[in-house]
Amino acid sequence: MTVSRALRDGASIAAETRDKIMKAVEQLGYVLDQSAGSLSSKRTGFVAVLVPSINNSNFADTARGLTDALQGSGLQLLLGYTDYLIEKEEELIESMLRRRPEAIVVTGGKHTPRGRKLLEKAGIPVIETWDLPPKAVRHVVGFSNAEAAEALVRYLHEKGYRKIGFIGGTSNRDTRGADRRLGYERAMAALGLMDTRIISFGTPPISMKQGGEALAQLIEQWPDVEAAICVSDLSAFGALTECQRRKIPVPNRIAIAGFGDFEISSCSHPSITTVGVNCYDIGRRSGELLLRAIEGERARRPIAAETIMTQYSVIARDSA
Amino acid sequence: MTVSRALRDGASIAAETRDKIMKAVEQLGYVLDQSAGSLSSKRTGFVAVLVPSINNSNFADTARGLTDALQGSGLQLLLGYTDYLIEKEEELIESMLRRRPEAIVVTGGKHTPRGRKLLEKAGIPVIETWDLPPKAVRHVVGFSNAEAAEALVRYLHEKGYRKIGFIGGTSNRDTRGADRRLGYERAMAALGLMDTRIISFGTPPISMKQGGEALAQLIEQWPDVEAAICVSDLSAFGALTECQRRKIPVPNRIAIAGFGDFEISSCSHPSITTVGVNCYDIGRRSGELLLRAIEGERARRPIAAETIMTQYSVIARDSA
DNA sequence: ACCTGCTATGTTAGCGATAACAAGGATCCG
DNA sequence: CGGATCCTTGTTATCGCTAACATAGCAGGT
Repeated sequence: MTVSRALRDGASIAAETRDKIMKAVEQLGYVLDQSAGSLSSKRTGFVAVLVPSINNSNFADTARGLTDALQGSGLQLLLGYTDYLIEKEEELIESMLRRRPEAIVVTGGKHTPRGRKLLEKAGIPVIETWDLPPKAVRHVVGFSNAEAAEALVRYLHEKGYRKIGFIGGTSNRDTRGADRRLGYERAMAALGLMDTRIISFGTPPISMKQGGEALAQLIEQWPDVEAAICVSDLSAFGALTECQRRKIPVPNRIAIAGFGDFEISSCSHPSITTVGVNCYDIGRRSGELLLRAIEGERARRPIAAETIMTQYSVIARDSA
Repeated sequence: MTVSRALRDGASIAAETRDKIMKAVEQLGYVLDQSAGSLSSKRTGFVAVLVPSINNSNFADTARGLTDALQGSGLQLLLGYTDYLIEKEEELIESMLRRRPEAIVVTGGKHTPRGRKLLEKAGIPVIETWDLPPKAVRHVVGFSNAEAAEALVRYLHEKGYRKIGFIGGTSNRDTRGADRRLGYERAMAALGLMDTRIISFGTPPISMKQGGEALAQLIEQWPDVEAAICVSDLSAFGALTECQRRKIPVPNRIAIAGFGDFEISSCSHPSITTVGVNCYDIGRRSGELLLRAIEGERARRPIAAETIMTQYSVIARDSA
């Protein structure tokens, strides 16, 4: 028991005793067993985080924001990636819950019925991010992808573009991508532009290369297209370079816009007009919310459900 | 006990009993507590993985390879990121070991003395990746970054370039980056090219933007430079676009080469010559090795230390 | 009928920590 | 100097599960 106290801070223990213990600990290479501690104290120090892909800088930024927010709290991320599949998400939710996380952060608001039930019954704070679900499980930190895409369409419209196309993946697996397409369609309709030009190509998330191929399809199918909105900056970059290879001037002959404000968009030549979403901020604020929520659980005074809207903005650059 | 058996497979239990239990489990929303199970069975199902950055597609690929290799084994990644600092690595090693992982995978072969000691005394399989440490803790899955950079210099030399510069970060924090610079220097010396041109700019890992700024410095300091090797593809892309902004023809006036074969290098226009390293493969093979090693531990027949060299190759593209 | 061998379930103990309480000793103050 | 108070250390029970062993019941062969 004294050892247990010595290895934690905040416990009253004689300096001399602590030194002796520390020396022994160092000598033996003893390392505390946290799974035993968790069992006893009912605090695992885990926060489960599910993202679609570990390999996407947007979600990596969110994870970083979360990590930073949790710095010093003794909480550790338990990351899982769903591969954009809600079935895989369901599996992951269950396997995460077995580890008794103190909170769980998921990406998006669409889940399998069982996945949703697991979240609701988990008895821990739940945060849905990157979306504004119509019916949230509890807390939300995100923005409307549809509205953001609408803003981008309006921006292009103001710049004089009318024949605006949209490039995205083939399925609704990526719900945020699907929302963006929806926003595109809504905005086009609202502006009286009824002739939408949509290319669906590749399994989401679509790559740079696929963005290029999709652009080729777009100009083949609608040679008169004036601007292309791409579901993400990666595909936008692919589309841009495809234009360069074909010697199609951007933005003069065709304008290109992306989504996400990846570093590549500000660095490419020409730079790419995009929608900046505060990925890091989503993580950061989720982390802060989550700390308050966990605190509330511990004090047996659960906090009320919160919806935090993060900012997005159209970032005008050279490509559109 | 019967419930415990029902929820695991492989145990002999009557189908009828199992069904009854499953029904109750579903109704109650019961989820097994794995931390208690781990304490009892001494198997946590964790594999600790430390990477420099969660935000680098190379390491993300390695993590994906690991995840894929561990699929179905009941093992789960516990990811930590060190921010390229061995001091942070030391902290992470300790906090990971508290979770009693069944194996630990670290990036690189350089650790703090205490970090190294913790790894050695951990009593679990240890794999160092992405490097070939002079004195490995135990298992290694990687390649020589210095040799790979040498190969790239030789490639440029064969193409006729002589005044070859190197762009990297300001410190040795990124040991792989430092090794690449070392390889550059060695190869230059071996080819009788004594006039090295090295620009150190920005805290590793350097970004696209910093790559561009470094290139500007390079041509300012050595206007006669014919080729630039960049410590990573990201900085190479930044260097490329900086050239495009300055209307410097690539590769005619200056050639550019990167390292890592990120998607951007094959997609940019012109495409970027780089060194392909099998990031995914490093993860995949680490995972396979680790499964064998864990198996060995369980059977009390530890496997011998292994060093798996992964392949790298210079990928000739348009920029050099 | 008896023993063997199998399957299905039950019992007991213990994993390694912490919560909660107990107790010994020093300190302080009137 | 005695009792209150604080600081430090010790004791006991428990967290929720699984390993290991025990037992009950049944089938099958001789």
